[in-house]
Amino acid sequence: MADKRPAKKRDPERTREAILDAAREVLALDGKEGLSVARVAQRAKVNRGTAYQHFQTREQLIEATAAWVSEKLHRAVFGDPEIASNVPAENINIESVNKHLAEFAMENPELGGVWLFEVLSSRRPANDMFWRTYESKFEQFAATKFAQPDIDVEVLSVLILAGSFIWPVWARAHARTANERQEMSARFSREILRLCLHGTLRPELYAELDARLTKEAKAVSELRAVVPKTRRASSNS
Amino acid sequence: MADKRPAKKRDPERTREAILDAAREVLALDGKEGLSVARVAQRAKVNRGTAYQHFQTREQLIEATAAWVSEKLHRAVFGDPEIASNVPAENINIESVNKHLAEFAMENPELGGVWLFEVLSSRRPANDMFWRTYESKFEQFAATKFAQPDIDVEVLSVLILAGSFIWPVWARAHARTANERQEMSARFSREILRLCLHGTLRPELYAELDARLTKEAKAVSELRAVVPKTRRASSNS
DNA sequence: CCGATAGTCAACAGCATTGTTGACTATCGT
DNA sequence: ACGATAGTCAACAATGCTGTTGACTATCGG
Repeated sequence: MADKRPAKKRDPERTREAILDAAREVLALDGKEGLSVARVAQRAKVNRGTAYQHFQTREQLIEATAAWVSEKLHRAVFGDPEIASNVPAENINIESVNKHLAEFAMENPELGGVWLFEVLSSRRPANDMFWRTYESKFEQFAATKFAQPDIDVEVLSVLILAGSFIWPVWARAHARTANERQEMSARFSREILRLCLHGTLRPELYAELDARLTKEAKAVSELRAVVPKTRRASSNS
Repeated sequence: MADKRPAKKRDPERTREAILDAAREVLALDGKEGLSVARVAQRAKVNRGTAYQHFQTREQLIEATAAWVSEKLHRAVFGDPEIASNVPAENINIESVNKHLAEFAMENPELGGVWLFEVLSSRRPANDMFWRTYESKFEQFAATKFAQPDIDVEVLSVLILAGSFIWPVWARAHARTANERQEMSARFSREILRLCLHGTLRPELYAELDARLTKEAKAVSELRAVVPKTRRASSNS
């Protein structure tokens, strides 16, 4: 009775990594729906019980993965988190940000989707590394002379992120080869840029609508100046 | 031995409806992940086997629900399908379309999300009633003098639909009361409209970028004029 | 070198789901 | 009024997942 137990070496950190690696593989393969602790553990060559030791629940495992994605995404779009925070918003290359975002999304469709939903449904999105940078840079930029007035940064952030991560769903259904997908990604970036520069309507033909909108925006911003930030989305309660 | 079997009346159509109703309830409650044939059958007060008779698989049940949603959505945004097809694209009230879309999404967040993914991952989105109208009206509109040139309608359709149906995810995480949610929905519509009119950047400060973009757009459109429609997204293969 | 700590594992019990089958019977066409 | 059709159901067998528990043992601090 020599080697009943394989006398496995211990390295909790490595084990944790193995589990997270496996979780990412499963997610990338079958999405959120396909992820079960059992399957992940099996793929990580770890006992299910062990997995439960590291992540008390399926949800926590997903959250941890989302955090990992957030960091990767940050690197892909803004570069090193340490450095990025010092770059003034005016210097950000909008074209490059959009492009890298779109490419990341196209290359990691499932993981990206999981991350997106995790952040959006989180009660504290500001805990998420990428969201924090993205939204705050956007906010700063919107205050510069380069930006149009009256932008609702929160809406626009959600819009562009949602679009970026959901476009690949469409793309994968309609593009077979890697090349076609790359072209799809480029198309998306291009259109976002075009949209940012010109919108879709000729404002001179919508004078009345334009005026009304501007008036409304003024009213809203005054309202927000009075009611500090309490009831706004950040929700520091 | 009188009433062993409740001697249930038969009405296949009604049964089918009951199952679909239940499926919608379950989806609205717990989303796609929470839907199992067993649960739906139970809620519809129908034997599981019966449910399998009407819908061979969980997926088909979801597809059927998505089709139902598509029709409701069509009514909410464009009105009666018969009539809508005759309205010329120039007469469409963009503000109203966006508003109804956003409201529908906010009121049916889960169902909307399910529909969205169903269409986007479908190989034949043109089979979907709402998508067909939305995209074609958009396409027609983009050809009028009211629209900016060089719009990529496909990208923009996906972008706006994705935004509309995902914004509620954010909204529900940050707004408690129905009123707050309504305000969130209004904010979204407003910002979409603003974006359509003015974009986010002051184009006069991005002359070089603008020029490059326009040049690219021209190249792309010439390319598409040569390669008919074959390799494009519709994919009539 | 010993004892506490904590990482790892096998096994248990409970539950939900899946797809299928054969039996029953309401319904409809003739 | 009868027989075929098809809608409905109960029950089966197989599978997979969930949490939890108790036992084993590698590792580390003293």
